[in-house]
Amino acid sequence: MIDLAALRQDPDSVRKSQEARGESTSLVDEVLAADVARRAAVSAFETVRAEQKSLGALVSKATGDEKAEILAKTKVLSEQVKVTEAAVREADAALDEKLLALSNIVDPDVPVGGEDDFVVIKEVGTKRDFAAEGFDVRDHVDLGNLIGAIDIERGAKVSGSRFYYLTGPGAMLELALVQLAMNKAQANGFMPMIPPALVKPAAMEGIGFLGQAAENVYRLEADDMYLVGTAEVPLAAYHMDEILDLAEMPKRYVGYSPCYRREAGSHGKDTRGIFRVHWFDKVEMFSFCPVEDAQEEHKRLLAFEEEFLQAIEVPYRVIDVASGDLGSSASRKFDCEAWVPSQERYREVTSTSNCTTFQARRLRIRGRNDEGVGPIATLNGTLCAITRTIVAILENHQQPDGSVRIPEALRPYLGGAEFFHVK
RNA sequence: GGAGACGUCGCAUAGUCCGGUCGAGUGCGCCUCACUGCUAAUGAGGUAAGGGGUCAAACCCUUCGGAGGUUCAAAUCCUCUCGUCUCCGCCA
Repeated sequence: MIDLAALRQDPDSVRKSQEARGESTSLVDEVLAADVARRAAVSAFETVRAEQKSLGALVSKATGDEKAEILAKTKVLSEQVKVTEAAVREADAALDEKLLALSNIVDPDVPVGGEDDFVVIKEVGTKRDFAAEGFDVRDHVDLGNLIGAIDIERGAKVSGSRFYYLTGPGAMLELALVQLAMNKAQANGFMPMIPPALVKPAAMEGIGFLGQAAENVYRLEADDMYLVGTAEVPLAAYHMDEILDLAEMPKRYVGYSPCYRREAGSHGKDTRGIFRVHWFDKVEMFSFCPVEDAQEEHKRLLAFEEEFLQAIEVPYRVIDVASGDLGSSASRKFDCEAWVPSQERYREVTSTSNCTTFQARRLRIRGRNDEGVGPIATLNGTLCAITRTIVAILENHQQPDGSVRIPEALRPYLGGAEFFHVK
């Protein structure tokens, strides 16, 4: 939710932002109109309510005719209070509906445009030349089979398409990745968390995932609960309805959780392997920080993501995501894309968003210092999305015989092994 | 799943039976001031959030877990709901 007072002051910058996203600019005017209507309703209600209260105080003291007279007056007022109160509720709801539909203000530095209009910030690492090494590239599905790390057929048998089993070395590789990620994050000042992956509507709404993204969220009808698509949800909602001490900022959390995604609207996309699945596990970073530090914190999250990709020795590039491709909560987003040799292109493996005060407002999370209570910023970033990371590791570290070299950083968690051997 | 107790302004509590200066008392914490060589102690005052309003104030409204209801009037009565605790049952 964006700041209504700010929108009132400077509606043009909100219009510009909506335009950059390719979203409605007239919505801004609808919000303004709804705001005016709400304030009119509020003052109408408050006037009668104040009168009712002051009369009400007299009732208990008055007696006889006087009392009867006051009661008669107050009875009329009571009706007016009910009517005007209902009007306020309606006006509130109308304003909320409009306001919640507005996306976060796009950072002025974000490249304007659609999905393909991102700007490449940098490329890091060296892609292997498999032709020069003298063998044909295998993709992660073949490699996973050869070393016995991934069983997609049985995943489909048991759970359907876009499901898989990690088996043997694959299962151990996940645990190694998780430990490496959690250890690194902890060293970088994050509090490790294992959060619930099933949340109530209030949490899911607060994050902003029930808007445009709703079709990709699994909902448990019988219990009115949602399966989270990322630990961002329970980590952000952790402090829902709280006022945090700004002196303790930034608060950094790193959560390991399963992620569930319906992948509606992506039929036929990435159907092979485990690149795009309905469930995967992920280690996610989340920061609560003072508004003025948010951009710096965003760079830090990106740096932590890069540090991890470098540790697993995978070539990658960083892109500045264009305005039209931002989530509604994000003001700016950087993606890290790992090189996928079998596809000969970079594919998204991590993503970090600066949500400024947008999410915190929706979740009613604020900060307090000597000056009083005010808004705070939230940011999130992937440290390790297991399945895509496994794709990147298997493909980039594959050997001519189908075995896979284990990056050194992971070896301590895999009993010191240097290779996943063909079974 | 069964039985019971309880959710009040940072924390702990009073108020709820018998509705009306209760937006709410007290203690602790915190802030300011006074006293004091310093600390401690003591005394005085202050100390929720959101909204409307104003140049700024004054002032007004909302919120006593949440949602409804009764009433001229609800922290207080009624219904539902969420959560916490105790006991029993079941269970990883």
